[in-house]
Amino acid sequence: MGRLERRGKEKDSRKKIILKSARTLFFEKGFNNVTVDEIAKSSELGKGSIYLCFSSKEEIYAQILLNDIENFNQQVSILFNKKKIAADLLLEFSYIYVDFFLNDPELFRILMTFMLQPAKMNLSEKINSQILTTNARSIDAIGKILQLGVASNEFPSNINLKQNQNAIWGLLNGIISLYLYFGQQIRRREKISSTIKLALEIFIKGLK
Amino acid sequence: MGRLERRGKEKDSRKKIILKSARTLFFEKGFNNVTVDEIAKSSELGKGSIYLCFSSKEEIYAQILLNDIENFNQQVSILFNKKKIAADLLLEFSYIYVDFFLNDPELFRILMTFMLQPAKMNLSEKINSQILTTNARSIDAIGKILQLGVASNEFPSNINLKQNQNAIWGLLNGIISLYLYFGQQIRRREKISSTIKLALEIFIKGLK
DNA sequence: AAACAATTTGACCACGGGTCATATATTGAC
DNA sequence: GTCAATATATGACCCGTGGTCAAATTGTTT
Repeated sequence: MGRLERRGKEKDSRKKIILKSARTLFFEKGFNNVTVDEIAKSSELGKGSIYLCFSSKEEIYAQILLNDIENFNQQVSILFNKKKIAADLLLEFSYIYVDFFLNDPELFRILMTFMLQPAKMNLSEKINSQILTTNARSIDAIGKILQLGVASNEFPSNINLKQNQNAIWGLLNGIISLYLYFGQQIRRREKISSTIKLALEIFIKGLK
Repeated sequence: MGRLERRGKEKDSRKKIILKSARTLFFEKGFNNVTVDEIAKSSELGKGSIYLCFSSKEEIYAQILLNDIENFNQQVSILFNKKKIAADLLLEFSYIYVDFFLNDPELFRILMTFMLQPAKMNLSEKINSQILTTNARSIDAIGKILQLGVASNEFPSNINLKQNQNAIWGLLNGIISLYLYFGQQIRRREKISSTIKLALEIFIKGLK
């Protein structure tokens, strides 16, 4: 292993350490209540070293978000091997989605914050476009399911794929947001799941 | 007019001045990019005086948000005088909603931020519950429309009002969020409107 | 006009993200 | 092994900003 190569690996592994510590802290206390000093302490590094790997606090979270969305896409890709009708695939997609974010509501908050404040977070162009692309892939999965439904004559062939996929993704996010605000913590998961199930079934019925 | 009464009025009018200046600034530059010093300058007051009327920067925006939601509810209440079928009322509701927020996307951002960060903003209990109540009223308007639809046999009588109202509200917010992120500024309003129209029509069809 | 009370203010504080001069570690030549 | 040169790590420091409060200003009463 050449010198530069080893350096690269060391840097990568340090990145992983930082991401892991940061993830735990963000999860416990929320993005705003975690300081970079804390992340440094918890990673057993000096504060300055954090900035050798990441250009800002936001960038750390962005990287966590990116990894998680990639992970989500991975889980979703398995869906397509199942031989199910499109309607059921949509429901399964939504279960994965809800599970994913209810295990870490802070992740959902950050995703939404990104969506709402496109230009405001000081991210490098690279990670910004990576998140955009990766996120788009997860939205497109809905489009793919719809396409399957059209191909199998489950849905009419004249539906607008793009708009419907966006509508469904919006539906999921909107319902989750709503219950994060109003719902009691205790029955949140249940309420979100049942409302999304109801809404998707109605939507699918309307689509047919 | 008694002394105390006059004091009260002066304080109220000062609040209005602050809210007006702040609104302009927030609209121009976004919540995070406006400083309390700026608000004070623009209101021709000392910084300390701001804190005689409001307990935090967040509280200023919360008050703006509250006023605007009340204003929205006012506009919505007019809907109910129109003699239209429930499906059309839902569409009209959505038009008002979209218009409302597209005129000031920053308002939408803050509403969503509130929804996502319930405990995090340092608001007084009073304004917090006021926003909750007022916001709930605007969501309940959807429930009322659904009820009208049930009463007139437009919708079946066994639909779950609460869950459907939440689903529809979620749908609106989710779609708006999505296009704030992905869409080009230029065709945003058009895209949001058409996607919401499409989605609502499908949803209504499914509901019937 | 003097004493007192109410109100307004901006200098000041604390906190946290980000920087950079300095300290430490690594490499390589001899 | 040692020393210089280079690469890397660090935390004291900087600066912007939300929020505070002692002092100044304004208003009131006698």
